[in-house]
Amino acid sequence: MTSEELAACMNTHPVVVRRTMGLLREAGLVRSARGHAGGWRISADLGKVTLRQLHAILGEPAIFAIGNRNETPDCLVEQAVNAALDDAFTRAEAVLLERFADITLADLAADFARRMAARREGHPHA
Amino acid sequence: MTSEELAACMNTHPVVVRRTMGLLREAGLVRSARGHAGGWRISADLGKVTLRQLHAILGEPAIFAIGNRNETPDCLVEQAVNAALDDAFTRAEAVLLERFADITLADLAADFARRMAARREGHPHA
DNA sequence: TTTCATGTAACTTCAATTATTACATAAAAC
DNA sequence: GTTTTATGTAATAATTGAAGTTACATGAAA
Repeated sequence: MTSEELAACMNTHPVVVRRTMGLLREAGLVRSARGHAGGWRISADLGKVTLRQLHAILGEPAIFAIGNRNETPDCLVEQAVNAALDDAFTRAEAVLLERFADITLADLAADFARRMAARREGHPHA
Repeated sequence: MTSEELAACMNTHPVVVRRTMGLLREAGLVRSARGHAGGWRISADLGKVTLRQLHAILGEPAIFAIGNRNETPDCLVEQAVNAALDDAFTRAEAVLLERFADITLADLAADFARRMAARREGHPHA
């Protein structure tokens, strides 16, 4: 598929697609070709790519919207709050990333297939 | 303490302090007084206020920085992705909020006291 | 050599949070 | 009672980070 087609699918801009897909290409998950008949093609075994890997490949974006205002404050109150929150966030992050490590693109593809089949047999507007 | 003093402590603006403290007042955790000798005063048992409660009082702000682009997409691929992520996020959120429910302001105060003592006896620049 | 597609830098928009201004209200000090 | 000090709150401005867009270079096939 071309960046343009992908962008249309995702309601975004082709350049945004290229930016993100570029990271996937560096990681070897997809290949790209220029010119006629160019575009993007999967080059990985979907069963071996986990959401955990994708998160890493995409730069480990921050998981939590809440964060410390200051990582190394002099203020002892702030230090105590940070310590408590860091502990809580670390545990929650571990749970999330373990879960991510357990989900492969093949799993998502299988779920998609299930939904597609369900839509075909009588739930056209699911 | 006045909003002005609190704002100085937190490197923010007095009005921001009032906005947030106002929510705590509605919840009965603090009282405020106007005029001379006015300001904010704690009116709750620190041992009975948990971070979980504070999170609720402050409007349950979003915990995760990553979220679904669209909660109810027609696209079946997006539906499959959302389902997988929702499951992972729900688990992680549960862990975080359980942890929050286990931490009281008294715990934070105790940790602060520990740090204060440590600073006094030979770690002045901790 | 024209067309189509990616590669990438630079810039613009957008949305959400935070900060600020402005002014009303209330309580104590004088 | 009038001045000072403080909160209450609406309205606006500034800031920030992500997303979107433009512009142009590069490369491959028709």
